[in-house]
Amino acid sequence: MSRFEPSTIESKWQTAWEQAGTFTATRDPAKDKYYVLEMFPYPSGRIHMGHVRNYTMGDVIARYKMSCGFSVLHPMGWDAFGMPAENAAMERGGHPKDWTYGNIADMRDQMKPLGLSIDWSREFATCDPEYYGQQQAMFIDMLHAGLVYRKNAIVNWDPVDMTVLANEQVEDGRGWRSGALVERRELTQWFFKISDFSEELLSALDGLDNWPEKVKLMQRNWIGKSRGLEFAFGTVDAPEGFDRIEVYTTRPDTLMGASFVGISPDHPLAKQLESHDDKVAAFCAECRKGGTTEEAIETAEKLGYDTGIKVRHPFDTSWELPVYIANFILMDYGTGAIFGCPAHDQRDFEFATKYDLPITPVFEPTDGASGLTEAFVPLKSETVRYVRGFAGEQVQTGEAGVNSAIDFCEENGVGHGVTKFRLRDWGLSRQRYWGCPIPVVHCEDCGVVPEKKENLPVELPYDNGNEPIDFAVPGNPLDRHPTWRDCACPSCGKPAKRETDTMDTFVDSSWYYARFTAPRAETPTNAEDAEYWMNVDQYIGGIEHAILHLLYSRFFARAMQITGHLPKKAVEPFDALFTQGMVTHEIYLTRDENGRPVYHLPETILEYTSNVDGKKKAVLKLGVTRANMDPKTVSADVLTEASRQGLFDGYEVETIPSAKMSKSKKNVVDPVNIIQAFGADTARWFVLSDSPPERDVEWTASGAEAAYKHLGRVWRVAGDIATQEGAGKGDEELTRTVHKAIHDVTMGIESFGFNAAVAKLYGLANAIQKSKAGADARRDAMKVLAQLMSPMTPHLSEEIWSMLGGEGLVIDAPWPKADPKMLVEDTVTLPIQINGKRKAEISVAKDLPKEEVEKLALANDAVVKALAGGQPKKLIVVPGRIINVVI
RNA sequence: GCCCGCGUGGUGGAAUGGUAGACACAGGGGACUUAAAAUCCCUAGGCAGGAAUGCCGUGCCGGUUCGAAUCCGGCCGCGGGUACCA
Repeated sequence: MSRFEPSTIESKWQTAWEQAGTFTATRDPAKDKYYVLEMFPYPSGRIHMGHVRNYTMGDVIARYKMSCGFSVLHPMGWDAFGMPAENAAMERGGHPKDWTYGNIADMRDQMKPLGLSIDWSREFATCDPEYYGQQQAMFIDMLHAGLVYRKNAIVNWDPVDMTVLANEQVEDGRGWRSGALVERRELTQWFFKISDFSEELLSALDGLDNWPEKVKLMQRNWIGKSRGLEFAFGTVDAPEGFDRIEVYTTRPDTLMGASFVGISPDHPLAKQLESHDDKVAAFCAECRKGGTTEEAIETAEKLGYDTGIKVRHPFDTSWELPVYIANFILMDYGTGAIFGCPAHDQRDFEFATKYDLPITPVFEPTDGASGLTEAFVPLKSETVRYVRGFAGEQVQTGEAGVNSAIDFCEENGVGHGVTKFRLRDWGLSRQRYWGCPIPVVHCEDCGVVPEKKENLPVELPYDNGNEPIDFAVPGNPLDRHPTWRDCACPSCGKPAKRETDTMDTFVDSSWYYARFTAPRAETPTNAEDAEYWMNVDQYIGGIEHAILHLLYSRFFARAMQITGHLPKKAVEPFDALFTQGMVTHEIYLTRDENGRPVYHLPETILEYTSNVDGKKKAVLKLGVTRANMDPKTVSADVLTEASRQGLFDGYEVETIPSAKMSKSKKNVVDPVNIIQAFGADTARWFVLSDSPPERDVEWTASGAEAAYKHLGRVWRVAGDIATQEGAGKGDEELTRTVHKAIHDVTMGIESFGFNAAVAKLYGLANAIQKSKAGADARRDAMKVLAQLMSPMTPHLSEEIWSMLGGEGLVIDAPWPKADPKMLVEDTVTLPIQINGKRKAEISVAKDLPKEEVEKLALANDAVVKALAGGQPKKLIVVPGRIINVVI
């Protein structure tokens, strides 16, 4: 008998599927459809184990649904715009377009050997003009529908490179290339009006029954609906035009504990003061240092500046509060102004302590007074005693206190109750080259005018005339392109300038699922195809997309419905969501001359040395010694890295604990080596077998070989069975095992319990191998095993299926059904617990009455011994499960 | 900082209120072999014990329950997100 050779059988069956057109999705009205989608990858150039895991999971579902008779759509494409392409051009020269399409070709070549059931005829990249042109058309429709507008927004500004930085490019408040202290700067930017949909996006979460609760909870918190009071303080000694300061508070019940008013450094009053007062200007400049992230703002030291302006308390005009400019107040949320109640807010407490402001409790715990070493911040649902309340009962919950405070204030003409959302509008402008151009034109006479649809796509220029675009110069090359910006105004025809901002890449990924239903259509979507294929029945992706990508997609589907590009039923585009865990890996780094980290690929790590000073260390194996820099034996990337850093074999590197695999940290593992050594089925089997799919998995190289051995064993056992002939005595035990496996594996696949399903498949394979049943029974069992394994190890399964005389392709064979009669056991083993600890077990008929079970239990030796002649306090019998004797 | 998760043998993990450690990996022992590889069989949470068995045990502390890895509260550690990484 020949050896198990994955490379031979895998290419054979991939060809067979291709020739049969097995994975071509067709709109077949006679069949129910099933749309499986995995989040499409960014074309970094190399697939990694995370991709293998993600796409294998989707493939299991797709193949299983095909076997169940569905018309399946399982497409693949590329999230191809984004910063890494520009960074590559900056570092190594070349063009983002060439880099991206080259990477796509490489990654496609790496993915195809996996044998995924993908309809490659639908493939596209978001950087294809055919794709982003349709996106521009929708943008124009959305602009007309009032879903897009312009306003000022704050960006990270690198004052040395004179360019806008992404949050990722700000490290410890400094620009990643220049090292300059980053400032916050205002620019006019394009926005989607997602905030108009806050209520809708929130309430519609309740209908997403097949989404993980944690994702819905994260989105609820992100949207952040709150009810509060908006009112104005009258000012004293304020500049003209500022006789009132509007504030918003979610805790109006603490109004009698107010001790200061805080305004954002971007508040109109702060700006007014700044323009006349150097000290204020200096303070505001200080506040604007650092990055724009919420994290940077929230964790920065809380700073305040006393403006000298006072406000009058609305309930007591003789009570005056100071007005501070404070760095932690966001202009984007509420009114950009708050009142602080230090007794019941930890941040305000620290602020008041720092600036020596009064701390006046408004309420206390019902079981005694709280000390004032920190703010007393109970849950709103908790009952407290108000000592400085002004509305409602003295003892009430915080929530009741808030509601009565709002009612009281409205009745007394102090402000009004309002509902606000934390969700901000979606800023889509990017001052970058490698993105979808925003299709508008700036005309001196007509203002901002959308491009005519017949002029779409507004294509990115490849070069500056004949000169290559220089990406090494900071800033957006579109801004300094000699001719691209120049155009005719679509409205009046006079010379005008194109918008040079491109779109956030989240726009690209907010509708690709819809485009896959008709990827070559001359319009963004095709109504019939969208009607048939939408919604995505199963969407699979990483938990890191729980908020932004998934929320933006939900918004975009609504915007597409309003502009006529999607049917009403598709406003929630993803019926079911599964968030797989990430593949993580340790990170290896050395430091450059400035102490900045330089990361290294795991494949360049030779071994661990022992822990030194509590820090784990590893050494490099670059295949490079100082003497040997032979380009024939060392890959170009490694050589470049090695020579740039002066690294060589044995060089010691720092290791830091596992984190999400990311290209920038270089903690990525290359699956290509594994596929070459063991075959795709082994890689697929391995990524499914070892971890629950929703959990992160730390990649370790060991284990792939074990998967390979097991598949070889299955292949061998199948081969043995294929050569045997003649009926034997059917073995009921084997048949029962087979039906139990059908049931368990089917349930496992349906519930994303792939690792548990794999364990059951190990069990079935072991049972078949050890069974003494006749050849025919074992052949039938092995054919079922091939079917059950086929979503996971499709090539091996086809081979076995054909070896054993199965009809046609295993992928076309109907999924086996478990006979319910075969799943029922006649007798059950009941553990007997004494005081909750297992002490014995008895075997009883399945339907034995409870009283009989009790008798048997009490007659059990261990129970008799433990009772020592006494009576049990309690006897619990859970039929079919357990007996517990309480003594 | 804030929001959301996760934490079980040497390792990956199973069990989602009912026998903790299924199924594997690495390990140990054995069979086959001149030998090795491959394959097959046995063993395996910790401690004590020759064994039967007993005690301990799911990050830590406390609670609910006849019964908790599982539910609740508090803490510790790690990870994801934090609106310009995708």
